[in-house]
Amino acid sequence: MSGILIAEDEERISSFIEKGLRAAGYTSHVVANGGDALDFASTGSFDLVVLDIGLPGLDGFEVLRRLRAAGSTIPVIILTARDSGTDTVAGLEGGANDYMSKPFRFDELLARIRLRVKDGGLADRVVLAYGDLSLDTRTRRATIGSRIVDLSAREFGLAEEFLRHPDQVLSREQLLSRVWGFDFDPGSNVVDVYVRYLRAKFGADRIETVRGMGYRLR
Amino acid sequence: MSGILIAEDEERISSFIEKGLRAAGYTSHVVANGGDALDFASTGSFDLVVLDIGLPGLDGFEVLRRLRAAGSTIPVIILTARDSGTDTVAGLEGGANDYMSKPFRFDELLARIRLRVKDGGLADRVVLAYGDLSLDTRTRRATIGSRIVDLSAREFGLAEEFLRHPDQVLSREQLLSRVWGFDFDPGSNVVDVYVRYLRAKFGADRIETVRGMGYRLR
DNA sequence: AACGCGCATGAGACCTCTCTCATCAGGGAA
DNA sequence: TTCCCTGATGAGAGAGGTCTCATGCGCGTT
Repeated sequence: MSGILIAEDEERISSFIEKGLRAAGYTSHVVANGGDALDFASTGSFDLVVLDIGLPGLDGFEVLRRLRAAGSTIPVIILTARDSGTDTVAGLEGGANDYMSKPFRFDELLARIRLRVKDGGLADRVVLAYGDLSLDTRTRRATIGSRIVDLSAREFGLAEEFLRHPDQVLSREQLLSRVWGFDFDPGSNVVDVYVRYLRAKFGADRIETVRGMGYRLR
Repeated sequence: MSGILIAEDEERISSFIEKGLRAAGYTSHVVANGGDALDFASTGSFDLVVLDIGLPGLDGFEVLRRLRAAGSTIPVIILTARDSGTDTVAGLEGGANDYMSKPFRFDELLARIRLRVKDGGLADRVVLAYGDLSLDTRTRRATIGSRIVDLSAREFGLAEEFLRHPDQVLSREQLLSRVWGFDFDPGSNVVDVYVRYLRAKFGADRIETVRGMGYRLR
């Protein structure tokens, strides 16, 4: 029973989150003001709160403060406006577990929710593995069979992306945006170069070229 | 009710863990062979299993495999012998959430247990804060009031250590071993140098020198 | 007041990482 | 087979990070 409380007054955003959560298999409930947020969060029947800072009535900070003052330990993810560094900090000092800056990608929010909600401990592994290839996210190292290979940050990011989508063709654009970030020069051949680096470390046949499409882990 | 199952046949180690967990406020139960481990873990009355690989009877791998095959999603932290890279990998592919290589420091194990046991969402915050100084572990950045400061990996590590022990004098040796690792040249003055870097970024008065002792965050 | 030790500081060597660029090789279509 | 386009590769520039070393400064003790 994973119930998530969404406290957000902009209907556009709350319904966006609600639909996404439903699709991901979570049940959720939306409230649009601070008072309701506090009341519902206090019932103990939710596993996590997604809390907007700019709520009418009690604002998000105040809701959070009172919630914690009442002894609640429910995980709270704060939604904050971009560029308000101060807000973010204050919110997290105030007892929030995580935050998202608006505008945000839904799957990022989902990933953070999954981390916090106790729906089984399987969601978050420290090691990603596929076949005899594995990545240790703690040490930033890869293991191939029993051979240990050190990876640079970029190499690791790229390898991680492959391991999260094994057997799947990933285009240069996808890799570029996911590993390097959205606003990276699309005319660059960095992806090619880093695929080469990974091949040198993993063995050339691990990453397959799909001509005209991209690369695939096998 | 945070119950932790310790599956470890070396009595020396299991009692060491048990005592530590008790001191940290957890209740635990010890089993010394694979069959018992599987039985107890399957009851559903534990929140996490600390599972040694080298158990008599069913070994740890087999326990884990059967546990997962039966649909259990209980978080499992594997204890593995040092230098057995292969074991580690195999274990994590087998469905473990995290691992520790023996010999290990107890507080590291404790930290990982706290991460997995959601005994309230308060234990793991994405942001560490002290006064108007905060560290975002996701972005590797610090915030001072509303000023945002980028930190290098080492700088961040050092800052994190200070924030986890605010107002406390930390010796060079402590910092060296915790941030740089145990086997680092003790004759080095790296700590001094990095304290300087942090002072340059945070403001000189944030980190206080305690002559003859070490440094302290204030 | 003087001295010695511990700390602060500046400079720089070295290394790794990241990315670009130019050139080479090879696959596939005509 | 030939040609073109895509991908592979080598080399290297530039930046940033990490650490060492030598020297300067000042606290606290005598």
